[in-house]
Amino acid sequence: MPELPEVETTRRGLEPVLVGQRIRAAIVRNRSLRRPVPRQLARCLNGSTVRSLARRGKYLLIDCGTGTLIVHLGMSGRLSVVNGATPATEHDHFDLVLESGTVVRLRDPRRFGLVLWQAGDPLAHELLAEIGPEPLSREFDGAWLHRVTRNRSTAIKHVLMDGHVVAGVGNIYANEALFRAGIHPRTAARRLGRSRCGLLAHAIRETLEDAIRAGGSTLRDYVAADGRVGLFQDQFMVYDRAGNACPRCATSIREIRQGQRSTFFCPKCQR
DNA sequence: CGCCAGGCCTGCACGC
DNA sequence: TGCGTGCAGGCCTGGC
Repeated sequence: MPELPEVETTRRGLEPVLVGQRIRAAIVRNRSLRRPVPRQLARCLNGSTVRSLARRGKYLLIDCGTGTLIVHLGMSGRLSVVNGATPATEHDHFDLVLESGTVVRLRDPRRFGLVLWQAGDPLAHELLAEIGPEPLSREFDGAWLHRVTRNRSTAIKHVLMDGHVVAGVGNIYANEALFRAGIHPRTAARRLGRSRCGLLAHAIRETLEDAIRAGGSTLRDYVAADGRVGLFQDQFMVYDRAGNACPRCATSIREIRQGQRSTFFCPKCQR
């Protein structure tokens, strides 16, 4: 489900609920996520106060003073704010119970998500240490994209989905950004010159900013922490629009497979 | 029934 | 020998 805009929307929704709140308990109902949820989690969290809520790529970082709770939503994960009396249903694997009685609940049917604990610097965690620059930061620009693609013959779409190149871009936003930049998804990354790398970096940033403004994209199960659905799917130019008219030139949008993932593009606008 | 889905790690065969 | 690369597979459930 969630790519950077959905995780960022979740972060913004949870921030006012969590920051400054004491944690009364952590309830783990099912520890078999992509990695086992640590056994000592309740002990780590108990009595600590949430200091801040940050995001790195698709990871949420909940700073609890004594350490950081790292949450990843995988494909089908969702964090929502519920009343303490709300009964947990199937796939509600994890609860953060606040002193006020409010509960932040993780639901994840497919269990590709993660709940981890990092005592020290969360960015030093092995899963986060090698992630590329944040696409909305100044660090990420055409020059960076140009530099890291020089000896990569892989298709550019594949490269954009590589978290070591840029953080947080998944299948939807890779497709949408390539359309905005007018670049064919199968273009060998090393064949993009400086100016097209600049265009692409700009397109990635704009696409993500627009999506965040729309509250992310809701395909089936994504909702923000407050239960609101995202609206960016109504602005998709190419994603999941095979056979429909390109919004720019009316040519029929095509769908191909790249590394077991669906790619959508306009054969006329993207070269 | 088979196939597909927003992620991402691992392992393998291959070519330079 | 050692790499980057391009795949396939695995982890899961649910919907069509």
